[in-house]
Amino acid sequence: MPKQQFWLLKSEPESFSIDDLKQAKQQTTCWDGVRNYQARNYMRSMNVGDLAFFYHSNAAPPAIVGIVEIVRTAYPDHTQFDSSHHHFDPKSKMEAPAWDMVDVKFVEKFAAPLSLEMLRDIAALKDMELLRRGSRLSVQPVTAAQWKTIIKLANKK
DNA sequence: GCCAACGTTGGC
DNA sequence: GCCAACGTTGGC
Repeated sequence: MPKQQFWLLKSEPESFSIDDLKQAKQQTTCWDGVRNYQARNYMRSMNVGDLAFFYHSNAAPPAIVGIVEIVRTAYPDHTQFDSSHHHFDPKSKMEAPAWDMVDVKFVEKFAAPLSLEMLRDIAALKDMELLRRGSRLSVQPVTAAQWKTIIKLANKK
């Protein structure tokens, strides 16, 4: 059994929210559309059983809204080969897919979202990637300590 | 809607 | 390999 790791996944709720995931078939979805190499590499290092925060970006307010579990490790993102798809990548070849996705399953929606503004006030989270100025990475690692801190905040509310 | 931060592209 | 131009992300 590989050691459990923690992550954070961003999604714009207008395109896919945690409620969409909760209502999805088997409460599971493929996390497609990642088109950034660093984010892709993080996905490739995910293991089944890893947990991730679900973050709503471009939302009011931007916030961590719940938890998902990785239920399938990285495999080719089919949307890269679909010319009608918004995330089509004409340079990616079938025999060497450039982009991967993982499958995630709904675990929990927090009773109250943990807003970005509120998280910025927590000293223990000051080094979090999410809070870095100009941070745009849509798939990020979260340390065990940061994970624990945020879970405590979620349960306190 | 603005704009800072960042990644990518392409000319040289 | 440099770097300006451009496109995108995402908070505000």
